[in-house]
Amino acid sequence: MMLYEQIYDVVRQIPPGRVASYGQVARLVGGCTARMVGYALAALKRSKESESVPWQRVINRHGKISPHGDGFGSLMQRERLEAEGVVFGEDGRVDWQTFGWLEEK
DNA sequence: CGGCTGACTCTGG
DNA sequence: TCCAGAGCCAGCC
Repeated sequence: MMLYEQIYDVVRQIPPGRVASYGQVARLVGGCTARMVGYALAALKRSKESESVPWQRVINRHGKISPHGDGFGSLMQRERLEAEGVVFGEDGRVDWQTFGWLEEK
């Protein structure tokens, strides 16, 4: 099984209304880095998997959405998360204590 | 087979 | 607190 498939599988386990960081996903997959996760998600847009993987629930370590696409994709990501109940602070950050999938430590 | 492309995280100044 | 640089690797032409 390709590494990307394993990453997608972990992302699919994130429940609605919750978010996880690239590093946490990488940790769960094991043997891969946060950057690998970012690369895998970037590859999603040119894959059919994009329809079945909740990529919007993966954000960076600072609780913010990393700029990607034309800077337009990140906006869509925020819209999707807010639709699930995730709330962004004034600085555009998410509260890990409230919306983090696994407790951030 | 060689080169190009990315949605991160950490560390030091 | 903010910014720049380094480390790093699978997929797809």
